[in-house]
Amino acid sequence: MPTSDSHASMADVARRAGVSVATVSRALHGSPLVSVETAARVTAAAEELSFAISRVASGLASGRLGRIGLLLGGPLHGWFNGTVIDAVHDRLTPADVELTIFRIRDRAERDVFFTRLPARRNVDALIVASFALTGAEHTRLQTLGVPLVYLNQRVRGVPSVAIDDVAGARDGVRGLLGLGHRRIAFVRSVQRNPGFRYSADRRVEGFRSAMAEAGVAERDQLVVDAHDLDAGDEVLATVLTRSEPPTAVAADSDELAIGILAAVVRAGLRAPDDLSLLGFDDHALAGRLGLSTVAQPAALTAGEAADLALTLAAGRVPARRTIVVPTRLILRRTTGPVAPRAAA
Amino acid sequence: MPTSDSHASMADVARRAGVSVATVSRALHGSPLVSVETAARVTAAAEELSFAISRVASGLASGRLGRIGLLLGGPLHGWFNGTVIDAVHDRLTPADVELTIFRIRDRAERDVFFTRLPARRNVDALIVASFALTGAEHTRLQTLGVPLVYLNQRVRGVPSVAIDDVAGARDGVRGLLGLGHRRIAFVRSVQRNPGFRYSADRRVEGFRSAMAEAGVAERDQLVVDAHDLDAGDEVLATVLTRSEPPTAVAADSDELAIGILAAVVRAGLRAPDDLSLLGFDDHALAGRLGLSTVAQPAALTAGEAADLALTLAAGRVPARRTIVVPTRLILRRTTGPVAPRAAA
DNA sequence: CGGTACGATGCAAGCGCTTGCACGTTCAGC
DNA sequence: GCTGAACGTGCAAGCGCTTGCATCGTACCG
Repeated sequence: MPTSDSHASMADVARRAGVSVATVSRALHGSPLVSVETAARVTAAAEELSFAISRVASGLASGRLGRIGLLLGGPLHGWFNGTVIDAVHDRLTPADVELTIFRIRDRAERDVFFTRLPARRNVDALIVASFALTGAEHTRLQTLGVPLVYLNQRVRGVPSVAIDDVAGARDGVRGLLGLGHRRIAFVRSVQRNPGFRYSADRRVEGFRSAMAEAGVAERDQLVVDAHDLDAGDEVLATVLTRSEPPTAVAADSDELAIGILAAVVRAGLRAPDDLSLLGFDDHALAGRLGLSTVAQPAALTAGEAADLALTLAAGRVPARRTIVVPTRLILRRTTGPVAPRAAA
Repeated sequence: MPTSDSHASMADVARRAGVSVATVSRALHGSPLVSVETAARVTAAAEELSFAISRVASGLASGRLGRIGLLLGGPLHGWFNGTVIDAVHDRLTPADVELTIFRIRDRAERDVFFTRLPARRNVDALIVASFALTGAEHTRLQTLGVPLVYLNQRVRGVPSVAIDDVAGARDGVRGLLGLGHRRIAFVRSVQRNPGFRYSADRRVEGFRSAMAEAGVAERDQLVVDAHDLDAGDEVLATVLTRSEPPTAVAADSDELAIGILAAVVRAGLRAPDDLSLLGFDDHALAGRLGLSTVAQPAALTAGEAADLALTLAAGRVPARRTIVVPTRLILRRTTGPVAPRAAA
C-alpha cells in the first residue's frame, strides 16, 4: 500500500512485488539481470500502483536527466519554430526523453540566458535553433558542459544540421531566371532584434550568386528590406515604383511572401500575370495559397538534430556530425514566364 | 576550485566563499536568514564558478520541481498551439519555472500518455490545452497528483481559462446577419483524430443559436464539414453548387478560412463581392490577408492559464479558478453587405 | 554582570532513485 | 560429490541539494 496521500515510490512497488528496490529499478529499466518472472511481477505491481519513476531522483542518481533542451529565438508561433518543436518532440518521445523549451525573446533575455545559463546541469544536450550566435555566446555555451547541436547554423567543430541557404536561394532565383525573368527583387526580412535570424543574409548571398551567374550586374541586383512581416504593401510599393520595376519578387520567407501576395491582390494585380512571386520555406499555408517556394524540410532537419542530440547525450559517437539537408524548388501558381504582361 | 572536469557544485561554492553548503543554498535563494555580506560573498563565488543550482538535486530535496508541463494535442506548428507555448513560456520564465512539452499526436499516443502518465512526479502542475478529454481521461489525470489547469475546455470543478466559443461564434454570425446575410454556411473542421478539437462543436452551436435567433429554420442552417485544412476548393464547390448558394461562409478557424479564401480567388471570385468570408481566431496571417474574423486572444488565455498553474503549483489559492476571456469580432475586408451581387 | 533573545551559521538527515559489489543458488563439468 | 561459473538478488553508498534543529556569538535587558 502506498503511503496514503502521496505517490507510490519505488519502495512501495518493491514491497508489493516482494523484492528489493534495486530489483525494481533494474526490472523497470529492462535490465537482463532480472529474471523474467520477477520482472513480470514488478511490472504488475508498478502498474497496480500507477507508479512512475521519479525523473528527478533517477536523474540525480544516474547523472542522466532524460531531458533535452531546445533553445529558440523569436516567436514560437511562427511556422519554423513550431515545426521544429514538433519534430524534435516526436524524435525524443520514443527515446523516453523529455523536451524543455528555452526561448529568448530579445536582447535582454538573451543576455540573461548566456549569463545565468539556466540550462546548465539541467539537460543532457541542447539544440540551438537558427539564430546567429556571437563568438562569445558560442564559447559561453561550451561551459554548459553538455553536447550542443546547432540547427540551421554552421559553426566549425560543432555538430550541426542545416539546409544550405545559399544554394536554396540560388536555386530559387535560377528558377525565376529560367522563366525568363531578369529584373528580380529579393526581399529580406530585417528583424527588430538583430541576430535572431541566421539565414536571411545567406539567402541574399544565394540570390546574388544566381544573378551574377546570369550576368546581372551587382547594382541591378535589387535587394529590398522588409522591417516587418506585415510590410507587404510597403515592399510592393517600393518595388513597383521603380523606373524599371521587377517582373519577379523572391522573399526570404513564405510568411513575408504571403504578405506581399496579399498586397498584390489588394492592389488589383495578379500573380503571376503581373508579378511572379517566390517564397522560401514551404510554410503550411504556402500550398493552400498556391505560393511557389523553395521548400526546406524543417521537420526533417529538426528531426535529424534531435537524433544527433540523443546520440551525443547518450555518450555515443554519431555517424555524421554535420548534416546538410537539401532544399527543393516548388513552382506553384504564383510564378510564371515573364512574357505575357498583357492581362488585367 | 571545482573538480576539474565536472561542474561546480554547491560544495565548491561553499568552499570558495568560506561558508557551509547550507548557507550557500539559503543565500542563493535569497533567504533573509543570511547576512548581507555573506550573501554577497556567496553570490560572487557562485558567479566566478559559473555555478547553477542543479534543479534535479534541488527538486529531489525540496519536492518542488520548478517545472510545469503543457499537454497539447495536434500539430504544434499551428497558430494556436504555437501561440500557447509562447505565452505560457513567457509567464513561466520570470518565475524561474521551466516548461516541458507533452504532445499527443494520435489515438495511440493518447492511450500511452494516459496509461503511463509520464508527467507523473515530474511537473509541479499541468496545463491541458484544448482537447476534449473523456471522463475517464479526466479522472486518470487526477491521479497525477498535481494541480491541473484546463485551457479552452471547461470541466466542472477544475481550474480553467477559456474563451466562450458559443458566444464567439454567435457574435460572428450575428455580424454577418447584421450585414444582411441570411443564407450563411458554417464550415466545421473535422479532425482525423477525433477528440483533439474541443471547440468546433461549440462554435457550431453558436452558429445555430444566432441563426435561430434570426428566425432561420434549423434545416436551413447549413453546416459543412471540412475534413482537411486544405479542403478549400471542396468546401467552396459544395457550397456554391447548392440551389440557393449562401452569400456568406463562416469557418471555425482562420486556417480553414484562409484555404477557402484561396479557393475563392482561384475560382475567379471575389470576397466579399461574391461571397463574404469570416474566420475564427485572428491568426497572425489573418490581418495580413484582410480576413474578417472572431478574434480569440490566445496569448492572453494561455498567459492566464500559466499564472493559474503557477499559483496552484506554489500551493497558493488563486483569486479565481475559472476565467472566461472575451472574443471580439473584427470585420476586415472579406465581409461586406449582402446586396451588391453585381460585380464580376 | 548574568541571563535571555535573537540573528547568523553549521550539522546532518533525508529526498527516491542507481549501481558496484557481495552474496546466495543452481547447475555443469570433471 | 566437489568446484566454479553463471545467474539473480540484495546491500548500501552515494547523487547534490533543502531544511529542521542545534549551536554559537553578540547585544540587550534588568
